[in-house]
Amino acid sequence: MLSADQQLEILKRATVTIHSEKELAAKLARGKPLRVKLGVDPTSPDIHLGHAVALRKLRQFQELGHQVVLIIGDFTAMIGDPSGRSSTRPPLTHEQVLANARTYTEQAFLVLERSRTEVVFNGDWFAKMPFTEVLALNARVTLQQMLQREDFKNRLAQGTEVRLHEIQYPIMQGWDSVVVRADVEIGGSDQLFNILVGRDLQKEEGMEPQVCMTLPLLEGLDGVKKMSKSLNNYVGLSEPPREMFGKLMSIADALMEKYFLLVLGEAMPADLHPMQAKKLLASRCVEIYHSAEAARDCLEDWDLRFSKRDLAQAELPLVPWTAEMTAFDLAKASFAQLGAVLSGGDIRRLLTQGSIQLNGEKLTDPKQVPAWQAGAVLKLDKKRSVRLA
RNA sequence: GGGUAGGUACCCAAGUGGCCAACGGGGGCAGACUGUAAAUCUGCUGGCUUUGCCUUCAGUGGUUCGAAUCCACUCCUGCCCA
Repeated sequence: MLSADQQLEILKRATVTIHSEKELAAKLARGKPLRVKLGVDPTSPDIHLGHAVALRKLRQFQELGHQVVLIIGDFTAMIGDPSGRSSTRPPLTHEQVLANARTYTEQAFLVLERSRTEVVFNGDWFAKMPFTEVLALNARVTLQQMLQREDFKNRLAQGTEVRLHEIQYPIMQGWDSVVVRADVEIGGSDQLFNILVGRDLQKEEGMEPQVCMTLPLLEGLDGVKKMSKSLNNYVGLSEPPREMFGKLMSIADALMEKYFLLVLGEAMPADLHPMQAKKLLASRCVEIYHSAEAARDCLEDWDLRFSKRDLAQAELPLVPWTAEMTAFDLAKASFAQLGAVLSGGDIRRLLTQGSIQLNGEKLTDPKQVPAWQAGAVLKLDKKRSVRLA
């Protein structure tokens, strides 16, 4: 085991705040494995690179010999964390949440070590909590404290609703820390408030308060907002390699440095052409979540399709056709083949605007019946193409 | 409980009897330019068997030749008072 100082040095990397470093040093100095908590709300079935930032930090703790406590917020997910939200979340049923939780933990183990991970569900204690205890818990926190939060303050100022159950969220997350006796809790920088509530509750319970460690938030593919499923700007850990690769290639240059640091845990190589750097980023990421082989394949495929623009050689999904199909018919069939649900209007729009191309020729008239040929390449949009069977 | 302002497409928001599938912005998609990046310019953005038809403006019912727009009731939200 490394010394406390050495550990601290490693753990401090790529964090936003640590409350406090002194406390963390003291805990590490005892030489006993720490219980490091991360709460996740399974509001969607997939874990993405944004979640992975925290998971990677946990992995770092594990490699230093510490114990991870992964709290599945099956109960809190039904409330929805109000952090960073400008409106109330739509409620999820417990069945949905449990189904999500299964794929969630599965994917979390792409990063975490199973043997040093304890998985618990907070419904185990909250579902059984009597109302008297709920009230007692609420009595410890003031409304003023809760309303200090930016999210609530903004919503109040704007006259949008804040429902009472939402202000319970930080209290519940804090109580989780008490129940699992967390030594450290980590989360995104938007979790600061929630994690600090945990410290207060632990202190009141006569426990040593947890260290609060926050990590930078990873912006999504749009480069502006936090990566999230609901904004559809995410890269899922279990996405097929080529999809993962393609999504990473579409991020803005300015974002690369952060992605290198948070997704790969490396510094971005200094004097690489941005295009090369991005390819490296995408390859390394595919390598981590799939394999080196998959990464090579993606890179090759990418070069073939886009750098050399040689769709003819690329490996593409095959689409059955008949000679009398119109451009519209075949485009529709192709999208269907790829499992994409587009309305006729969308397809018509893609056609008339020149997105759909047969061997590089724009098919702008939906009703035309081109001379289809086996092996011909039909480009559908920026990312998708098919080959006639 | 009383008063008052509201509920329009993915989001914000205009429209207050026919010219409304509904101005404008954001977001999204596509084309040009590129490094499938960013920026910029242009176009599109309810559905369909698309020169036309169908379903939309919280819900239900009504007035009218004709309603997102008028009336009644219902549901929901903000604000003020209690």
